[in-house]
Amino acid sequence: MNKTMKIGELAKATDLTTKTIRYYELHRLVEAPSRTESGYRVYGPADVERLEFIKKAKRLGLSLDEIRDVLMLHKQRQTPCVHVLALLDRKLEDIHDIIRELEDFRRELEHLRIESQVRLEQLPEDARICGIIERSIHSKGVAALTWMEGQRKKG
Amino acid sequence: MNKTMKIGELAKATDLTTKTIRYYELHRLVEAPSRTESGYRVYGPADVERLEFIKKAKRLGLSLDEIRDVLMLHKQRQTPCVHVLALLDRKLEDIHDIIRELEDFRRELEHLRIESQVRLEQLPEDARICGIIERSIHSKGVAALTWMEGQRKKG
DNA sequence: ATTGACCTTCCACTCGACTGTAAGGGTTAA
DNA sequence: TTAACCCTTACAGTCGAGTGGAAGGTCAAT
Repeated sequence: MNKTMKIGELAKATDLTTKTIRYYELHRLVEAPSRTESGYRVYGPADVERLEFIKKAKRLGLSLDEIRDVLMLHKQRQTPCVHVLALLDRKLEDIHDIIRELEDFRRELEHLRIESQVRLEQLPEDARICGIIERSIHSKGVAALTWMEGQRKKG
Repeated sequence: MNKTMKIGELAKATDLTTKTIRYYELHRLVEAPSRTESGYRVYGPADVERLEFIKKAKRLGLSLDEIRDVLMLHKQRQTPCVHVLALLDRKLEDIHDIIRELEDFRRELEHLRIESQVRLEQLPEDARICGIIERSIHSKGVAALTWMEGQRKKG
């Protein structure tokens, strides 16, 4: 009872649209699935996994091109080569840098958070309005920001 | 002797193009600078800082819209409000998540790196060729990838 | 047998973030 | 004064990552 499904069901399972899934197929991020007699695409649970992987990679800021490379690399895992190793080393470095930058930023933000809270509490009730729009609050994606320099200097 | 400069010089200093800088002005990421008699834009060192900030924020995956919000928030720092605090809290959470995901990923990659090295060394010299293209190695941007699940299972 | 939900391909459109090009004016060094 | 090289605006084009919609085929239920 290895569950198979059509594109709509896969879309629901992964919270993507059928359009997006076909787009990924066209751009070789997912392999062309087998078809029913009548030409409908047929997927299995592995496809859910693969799409979830793609979503995660996107969330971390990868382009579809990069994701395709990574997926290929994954496939080539049995026969590694110097290129693979170079690629891995580079990615490792990049990730290290990014993590450091993000941590710095988090510290800055936290500091700002506390400062702001204090200043807010000193304000009269009716002055607690500002120009920041709701949209910002609900923005999504890789919502990691730098702030950093210029914060301390001016404060 | 507070150094002023025209757009070309600013472009060189920040490793952007004049086009990009004008584009940022149009989209209100940088303020419209003062002009010379003949209409040339005149910038100061603060503009270099601001553009470097934008570059950094982009590197961490922010859209120009998000960067504009953050820049505004920065400006509003003197008069914080509940919206600012909500925004900050959200960003703080996001960053925390991203850092955790990146660290997981880094661990996975490192493991894969070691595995691959070992396997490579067991291969005869003339078999050390594979299909990974040079381009991948030189890919840039937020080059942080997920890999994660499915790695251990199949290994 | 027809309705409605689902599937197919194909082509065009959007949106963000630039990038190119045209047509012209300003500044400087030979 | 003329070339070389900067600057200006305005408008069009590109690229990635989808999204919309038309025109039609399939399938299960009524």
